[in-house]
Amino acid sequence: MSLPHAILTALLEKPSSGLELTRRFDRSIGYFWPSTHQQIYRELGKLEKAGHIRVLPAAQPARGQRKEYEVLPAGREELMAWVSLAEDPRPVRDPLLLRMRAAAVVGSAGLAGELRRHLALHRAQLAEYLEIEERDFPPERTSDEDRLRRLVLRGGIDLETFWTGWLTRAIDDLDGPGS
Amino acid sequence: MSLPHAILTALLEKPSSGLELTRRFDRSIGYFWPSTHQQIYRELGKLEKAGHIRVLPAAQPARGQRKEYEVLPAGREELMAWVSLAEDPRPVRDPLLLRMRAAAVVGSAGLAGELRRHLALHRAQLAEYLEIEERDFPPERTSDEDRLRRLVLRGGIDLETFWTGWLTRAIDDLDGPGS
DNA sequence: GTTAGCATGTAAATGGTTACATGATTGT
DNA sequence: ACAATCATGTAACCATTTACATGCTAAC
Repeated sequence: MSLPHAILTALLEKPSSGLELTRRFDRSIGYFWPSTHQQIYRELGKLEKAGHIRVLPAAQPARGQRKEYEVLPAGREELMAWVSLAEDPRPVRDPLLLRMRAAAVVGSAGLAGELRRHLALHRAQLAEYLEIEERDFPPERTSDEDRLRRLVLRGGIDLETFWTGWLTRAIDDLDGPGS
Repeated sequence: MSLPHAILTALLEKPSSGLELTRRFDRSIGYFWPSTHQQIYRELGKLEKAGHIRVLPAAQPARGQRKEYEVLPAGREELMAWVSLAEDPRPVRDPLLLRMRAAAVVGSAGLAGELRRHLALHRAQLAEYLEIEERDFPPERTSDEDRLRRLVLRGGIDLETFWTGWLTRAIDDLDGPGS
């Protein structure tokens, strides 16, 4: 049940239309809660029916036409309640680890190449995050909001650092003793 | 499409019934690909129809009665093909990071407590993994299979290490300047 | 023979993904 | 007028989760 709250957060930051939200997701909240326009439109409909958001009066509601939404007080309260909720971490579900485990049984042909490919992808993601950090969070701007947003970004950075480190060691370990 | 392959892997390690698989998932493959008995029964049915596994002749197929499965050659080939496949990493989808981002907008009341709770959970998971490492992977047993399985476990350890580290710093950062 | 637990299964709801459909706007 | 693009939406599918149903087996 996280997508509606992701949308409320994005709308509080700035009232938007469905497609605008989709695009902003692609380069901020979507880094840790990806979503597509289909899902977003569906959720916007539900949120509106629930009285958590509304269409800005300025925009006319016709088919191919822009509809801008804003958050209502009820929506903000819903979001505040959700933030302080107790919710356990999602269990890990990772196909690469699974494939490695399968390779232990049927042989690891082709696996090293795949690990290298993943390493490159994670390095690229790490570089992207570091660039964002440098651009959006220069030292010494520490409002409460910025501190939280920077922590989230730090989470992404540390996570990609974990992957690159682990993959590097895994590749060494597979190549080394085998060749 | 990973669950069938997870099941093939588990069945290759040891032919089992549905419920046995469920239990073994709970303490090995399930650490990085959790599943419930409902899903497992359904997949066993599909895998059997696809000719990837079969019921061991010894077991009679009656309703409340144990049915033991084993992998057929076609199943093993399917698994080998899957191991060397190119498949991008799953995008991250983490509600805690999302809630932190939401807290930047509606205020972080109650968040610090939740972070501490998560820290405790991740520490417990880390301790569990380290125990498994010590028990199942003593130094100097390095068959190819063990090397791969140990790498997978290392992945879990490193991941939990990342979480505990990040959460610790996040809690400091929130508590420190605020009080 | 009744209860407790083991084992297999069905059904419905939720959330996410992929493919497609359609209206409005802008540039040529 | 036509094409390209922006914007909103529908439909079908698939995987996961939750709740429930049913048959077998062993202990009392």
